[in-house]
Amino acid sequence: MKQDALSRSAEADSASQRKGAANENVDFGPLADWVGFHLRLAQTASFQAFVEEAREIDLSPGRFATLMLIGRNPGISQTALAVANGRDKSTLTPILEDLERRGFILREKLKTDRRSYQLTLTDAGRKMLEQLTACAKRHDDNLDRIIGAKDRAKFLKILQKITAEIGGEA
Amino acid sequence: MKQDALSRSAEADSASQRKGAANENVDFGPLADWVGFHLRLAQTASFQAFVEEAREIDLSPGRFATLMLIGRNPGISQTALAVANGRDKSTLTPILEDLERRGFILREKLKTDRRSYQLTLTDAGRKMLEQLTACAKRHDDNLDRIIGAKDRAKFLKILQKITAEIGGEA
DNA sequence: GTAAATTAGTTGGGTACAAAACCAATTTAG
DNA sequence: CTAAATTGGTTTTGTACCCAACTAATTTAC
Repeated sequence: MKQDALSRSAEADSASQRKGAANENVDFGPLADWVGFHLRLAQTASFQAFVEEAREIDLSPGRFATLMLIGRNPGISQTALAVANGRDKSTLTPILEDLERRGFILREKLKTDRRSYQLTLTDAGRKMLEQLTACAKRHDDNLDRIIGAKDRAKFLKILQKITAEIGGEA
Repeated sequence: MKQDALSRSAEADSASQRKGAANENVDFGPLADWVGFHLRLAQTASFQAFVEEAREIDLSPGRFATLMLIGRNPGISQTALAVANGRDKSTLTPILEDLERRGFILREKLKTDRRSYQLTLTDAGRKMLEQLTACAKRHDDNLDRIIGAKDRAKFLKILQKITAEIGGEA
């Protein structure tokens, strides 16, 4: 029981209603209508659920997108990976170190430009990616069920639009 | 023009693309269609934009929801606040310390239960909340413009549904 | 050809967060 | 009433992240 307290507030009820107990009675004010706030809550909840889903696998969910992107784009550089991933390149440094140490990826210096690494998956990496993909599929099916098939595409489109446009212009 | 690469994923002849290949050519594979991934990207982008919007104000955006919730629920306890906020109570400890030190909130021990604090805004806190509210309004208007007025309610509803249901059953 | 600018990646400093262990006040069992 | 359980909050530990400063390799300017 971590923050599923979020979802079921009635569970811990018993008699704890007294003062400022549950969020049932909390007034969210304008927050209740603000997209940014709910975007954060939904992202956090979804992330937590994925962690749960992937608990048996010994690889944190943050690694998943990284592994997938390397698998799909063999030879990609760390910088390109960081951009695609929406993270700072410095964030990837320790992650890639770890993935390499554990034998999931290879980092080879390019002959033609000895600054860059060329990232590729090892066989173990491909195997791990498969497991993670299965996990992610279950997780995403879950989300689909919640969102509903008919709204899914629209929802996704809006998320992408936000990502692309929110910082883009003035 | 940061990650509009997100939108197109299919043109993936990239592996051969030499090093400097930007994200334009990156193949996102199944990632391109997974809600969780885009939820993360959108949340990150939206958060970044809010930071930008609130740069002139000397209070980090994470404090905003906290301040709002206290303002709307005077006397709320730290635990209730944490739940409403979707954060662990331990996360709030330093935040509330900081807000108190800066004179935006009061933390008073309850007479009837000297374990709990009763949180309230000071005048300075109310003033700050007003400023932040204006910022958040601008930010949310931005999001509205991107989402489109007619899809906004639906979108919000889905976000809330995800938050409420993703961890709940299964 | 060397000096300056640019680029790929790492390091260091700092923030935000969660989980678990913990303390103190309060409630419940006996 | 005391002992145990529970509850509100804090501390400690560890992870993920960003940004700014840095190093090394490479490119551009002159």
